[in-house]
Amino acid sequence: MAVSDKPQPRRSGRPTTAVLSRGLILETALRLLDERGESGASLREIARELGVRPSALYNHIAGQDDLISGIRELVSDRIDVSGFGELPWDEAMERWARSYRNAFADHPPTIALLGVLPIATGTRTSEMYEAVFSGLIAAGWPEPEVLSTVVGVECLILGAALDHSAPDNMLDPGDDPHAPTFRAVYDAGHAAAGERRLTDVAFELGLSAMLAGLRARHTAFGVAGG
Amino acid sequence: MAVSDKPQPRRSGRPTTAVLSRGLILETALRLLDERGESGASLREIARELGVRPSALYNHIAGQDDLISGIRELVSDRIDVSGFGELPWDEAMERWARSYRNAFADHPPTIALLGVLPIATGTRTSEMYEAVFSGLIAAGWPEPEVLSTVVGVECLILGAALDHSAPDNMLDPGDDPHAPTFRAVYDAGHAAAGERRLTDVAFELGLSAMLAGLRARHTAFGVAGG
DNA sequence: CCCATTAATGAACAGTGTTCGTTATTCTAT
DNA sequence: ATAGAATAACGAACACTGTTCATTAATGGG
Repeated sequence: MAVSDKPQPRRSGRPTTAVLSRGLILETALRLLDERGESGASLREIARELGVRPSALYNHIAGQDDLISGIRELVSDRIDVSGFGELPWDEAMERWARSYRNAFADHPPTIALLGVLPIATGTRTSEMYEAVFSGLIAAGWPEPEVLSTVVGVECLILGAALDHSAPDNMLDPGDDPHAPTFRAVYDAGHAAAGERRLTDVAFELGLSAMLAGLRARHTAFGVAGG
Repeated sequence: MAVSDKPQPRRSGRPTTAVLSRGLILETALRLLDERGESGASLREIARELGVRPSALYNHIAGQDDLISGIRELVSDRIDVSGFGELPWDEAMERWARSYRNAFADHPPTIALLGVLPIATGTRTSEMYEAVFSGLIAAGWPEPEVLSTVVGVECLILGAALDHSAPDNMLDPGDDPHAPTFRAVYDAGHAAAGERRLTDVAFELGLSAMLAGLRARHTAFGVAGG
């Protein structure tokens, strides 16, 4: 459906109308990632989906690393920083954290790659940090502490995104006779979650706890927040 | 050094004295992971290090998934739950969280696999949860809330472990003219960290904020903690 | 109109996890 | 004690991966 599967193969040489573009490759990769999971987005799979040989991709992307960082930018686009500047810092941060987590929770394979690849300058990711940092500075947070505060919250966010991709029953203790409390706590926790997924409940609880802690820290500076 | 590199190759057929064992394979894999990074622990690399053909490994492990979950158990062994039962719940949790994060921060490639593989019953991991849950219940935490609370803290821990494996300068905004606040906050944050790595400072800040929030929540239950 | 540039093919390479048949040794019954 | 099953190694092969390179053909600028 993405591309018409022409039975006759394309012959060598530059085609009359371009088949590929960087954007098309990235979007296809992200879609395959979502549809088929981590292993479904190999260069050969992307090429096949686009009706093209793998080597053709190299005319538009530098390699796998470039592909991945491109995908990350695509995902980062959906992070909402609109709260900073129009809401109190803690509410803005809450909105940012939720959208951040949701964006990556929808694309689990990209999460682990956030940590290792340096961010390129002039990208959406760079814009996001600029907005978040500016908002906190404006709200009276001391400059030396802003970076580690944001990174700390980001740890929770990424861990939660990772957790979101785990199966719901991952922690199920089974009928291990050596783990009675484990069993009871597991059942009570899931019962309390009701309709909601436990990973969502846990993220909300962790986020509200961390924000409560940060609020206490913020007021301790004796500044009127914005 | 781990194995004597005999120049003469072993001939076919079962060797007189066993060369391999599951434990030896797992420990070698973890060591290579630490020494050479993620890519250094392929089955072929492990086999070469042990002076053996890759296919020989399959007599002791079921495949790569089995290898990985074995490594995870090895790493989980280093998590310290000794605080629960002998310290106040929040101090025990702090000790647990630190050792948890450090154990996996030392072995980055295993972090992403925590989320997806279900834990086997009767393992060290199962024992860990039993200890943590029992400690919190004994301290007066309401049973329905323990599970999501622990999972929430775990999100922070795993995110921080992931972050620990990133290069220090990952967030460096470069000389992007559109990100002046980003630049200033980045510099001030690193200056404030001094000798310590920023990822360590951020984790400690996030952990203390979350624990502060949890303490407030705990006392709100009106129970005397243990 | 020529020519450098671009964008495709297709073959090849080194690497991966994994399976299978073969061989030799050890363990377990009879 | 000896026959046979189970075990644990090798070595060849398979399907897959990312990547490079020579080749071919169409585009676009001077």
